Amino acid sequence: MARYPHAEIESRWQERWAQDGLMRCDLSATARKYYCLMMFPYPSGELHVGHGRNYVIGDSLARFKKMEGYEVLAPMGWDAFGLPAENAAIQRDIHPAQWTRGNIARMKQQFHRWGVVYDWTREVTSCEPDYYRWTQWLFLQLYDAGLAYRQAASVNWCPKDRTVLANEQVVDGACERCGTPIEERHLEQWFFRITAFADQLLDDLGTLADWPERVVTMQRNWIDRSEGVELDFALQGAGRSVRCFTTRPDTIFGATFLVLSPEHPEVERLVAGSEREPELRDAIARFTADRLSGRSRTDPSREGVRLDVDAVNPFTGEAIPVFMAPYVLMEYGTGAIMAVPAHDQRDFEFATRYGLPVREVIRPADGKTTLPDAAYAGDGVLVNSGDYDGLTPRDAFDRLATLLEREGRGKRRVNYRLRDWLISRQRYWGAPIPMIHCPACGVVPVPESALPVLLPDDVEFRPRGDGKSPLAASDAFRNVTCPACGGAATRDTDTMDTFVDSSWYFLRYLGPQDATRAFPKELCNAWLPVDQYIGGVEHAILHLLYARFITKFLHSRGEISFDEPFARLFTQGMVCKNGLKMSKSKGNVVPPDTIIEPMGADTMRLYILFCGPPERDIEWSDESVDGCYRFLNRIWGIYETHDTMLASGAQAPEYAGLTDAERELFRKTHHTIARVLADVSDHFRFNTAISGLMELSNAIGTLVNAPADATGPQRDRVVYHAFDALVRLLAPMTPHICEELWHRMGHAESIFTATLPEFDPEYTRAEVFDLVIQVNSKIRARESIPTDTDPEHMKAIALANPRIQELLAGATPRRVVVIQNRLVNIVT
RNA sequence: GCCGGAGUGGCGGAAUCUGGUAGUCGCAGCGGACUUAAAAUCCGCUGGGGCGAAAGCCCCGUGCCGGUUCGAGUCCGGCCUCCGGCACCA
Repeated sequence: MARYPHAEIESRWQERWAQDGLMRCDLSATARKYYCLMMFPYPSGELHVGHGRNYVIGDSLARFKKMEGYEVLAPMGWDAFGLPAENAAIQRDIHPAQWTRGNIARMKQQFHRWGVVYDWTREVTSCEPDYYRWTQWLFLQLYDAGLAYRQAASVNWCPKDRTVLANEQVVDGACERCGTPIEERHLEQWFFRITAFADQLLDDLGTLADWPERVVTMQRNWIDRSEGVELDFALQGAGRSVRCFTTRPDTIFGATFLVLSPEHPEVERLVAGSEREPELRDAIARFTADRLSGRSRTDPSREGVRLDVDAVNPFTGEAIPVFMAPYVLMEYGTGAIMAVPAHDQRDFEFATRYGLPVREVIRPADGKTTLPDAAYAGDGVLVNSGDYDGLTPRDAFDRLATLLEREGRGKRRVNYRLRDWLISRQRYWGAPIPMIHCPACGVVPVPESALPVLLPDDVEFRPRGDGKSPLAASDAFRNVTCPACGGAATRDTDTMDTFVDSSWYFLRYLGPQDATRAFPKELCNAWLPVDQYIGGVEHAILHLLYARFITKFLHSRGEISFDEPFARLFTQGMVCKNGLKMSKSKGNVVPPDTIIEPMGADTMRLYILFCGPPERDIEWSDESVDGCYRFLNRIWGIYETHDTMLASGAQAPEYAGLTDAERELFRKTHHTIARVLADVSDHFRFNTAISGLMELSNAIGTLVNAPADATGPQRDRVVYHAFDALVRLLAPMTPHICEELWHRMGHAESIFTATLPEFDPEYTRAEVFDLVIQVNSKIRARESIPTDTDPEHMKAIALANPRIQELLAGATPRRVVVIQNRLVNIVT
């Protein structure tokens, strides 16, 4: 059999789809809208088949939904700012813009070659001024709402990339991107107050029913809300106090010492001028070094140093010692804790090391405490707690919190692990922060009418290493007049984190050329939330959390009517080779052309979809790709060898006149239609859908090769009916070959303007099934009987079976279980 | 440590939601047809063990242990292993 001419077919249809604007979306058709969004890529260069998975899944789904009758919006764009582009440009000694544009052109060409089709009239590119102008607008909106603020902060500094990193970009004390250990710097930085939306971001996770469980969980853990109380502990003889955050005010009678973070401001006051100053400074320096190196992250030693002051437990009135120890973090709560060694394992270990008193204040109801071997963190009732004895911790929490608030000695407080979002970057390739520093007026926003603040293209973009942005070198960029007073002023020279760019791009697709606003409100309200978002799980926290935050912010401003951006999320698994994630740096990539040249894009697509459930990681196998190519050739072969027969069979078969063999294929066709529609539409199970289509194709082969006496006058109609269903169901996955066959079967319009085939439930099941006959739950016989035989009759058939009669040997069954269309189980 | 996910043939994986024939489909392998030959293609076999000349029959088998049930890969309880996320968060 000849191989089908994939190269010619594929390039011809790719051209045609592009010309005809196959995926061009009519935004006014909102009655049956479907917004199918794939995460837009960094234009970082060549794509390999691992990248391809995201786009192949998305393209197949978009085509499928189109054939289901939806008006599909499937746009694509480029997350074009950012470090990778900039670093690559520096290496190659060309401008990042040039490098980026080259990559965009190349990647667009790749999409084209894969038959991945988008509505390119809606393309957005985040590094172009017509886009980042609105990213700057977004910044100004946040500033106006008091949610963008500037603060001197101890920040994570990557000495190699020479920039500040967000907490999220620091992994194990090192730069997420280059692995260099981070340093600490104190700089004035811009933050977005994402914590103002922490509760909403957390609570609304509950509404995201169609998000993967693990993503929801990861976000929940990341935000990590905890409710507690802040209260003051007076320092004896100092006239000052230290504020502590605790989630367990009910254990306050057991607070036998305080621990401050080494960076706590009170530590400096206590150390300065102390007799032990050299010793203490030495300890602080050591703790700081350990912290920055990551050594102290999970250090179990519980080392600490006594400070020369005592605090007063406000409830017992006792003087309690004060320590500093690195296990207390400055970034969380107040940087100081009341230690309750009896009921917190860390405090317990610390107390054990330094011989501090451990006082039980919660006793378990069953008396089975873990004390004195370990802290007891469970439930119980209060003891050793004065008037509060006998209360449950929950009740004591409420009473104490209320009392502290009434007397002004403390207040209820919710803390989050989530921190505000540091968005300043001291790099060139990003959207300039649209702010101006005026000696007279202070920080002044650039007026909206003056946007965009253009990124100058004539500056040295390599990092300077002094903590300042490359933009600081450009006087033309830097020097401006103050919009408020007209005096000489300077621009902010930092650029924004690229996650800001990608936090709102899905809105811009609705009006990508609109020069008057960031996004058209009415269209966004009609088309969003996104019906299906598809991307990698590596964005489970950062991008998805930021996009949710910005959506909630815009909703709070009345800019949009919805407050979650993505109704459904699908995270596809990684593509691995030799057990490792496919990536250029690991040298295990499969360049798409090595598949497409010899076997075509349809084969690559089919394999990507067939090789496993799309949410799971897969191991690439070159041999299995061949199998997919064979399948497509078989389908082509059916057409080639039977084209006249197919052409003559376009009339619908009449069931009554079919032979047994024909009825079997007819039913198989209806069964397959039902199965594929359910698999793809509800669950993205392309892998099982494809195996169903392979079965159908095998069944067609069986009928066309059946002996003449097994077929009747309607054979060609049955075959046509089956083949037509096969081609239409397969079209979203392998669009080129199906489009070609569709046209050869006599259709003038694109298959993607056709509908998916329909099934009749009457025919989705076989006429007969194998009745399984069990004796005591072991299969002892089978018999082929008609579907829907009534249970009594099934029982009779089973009991009459000779093999069964032999086994029963005249004994009377105790019980007979009959499951219609499945089995009979005879229990003796 | 906490949270999530997964363990099924030589391999990728079906069946798991809703308990009812474990292994769809594909890969690899073996045998056969075609061929001077090979490739390609087509047909057949392919979880393990046992009995039988054969037709066929029997036993075991979904990470481990237990439970529920006529019946468990599927449900429940307790473990083990692997992957991912978070991790001194008071």
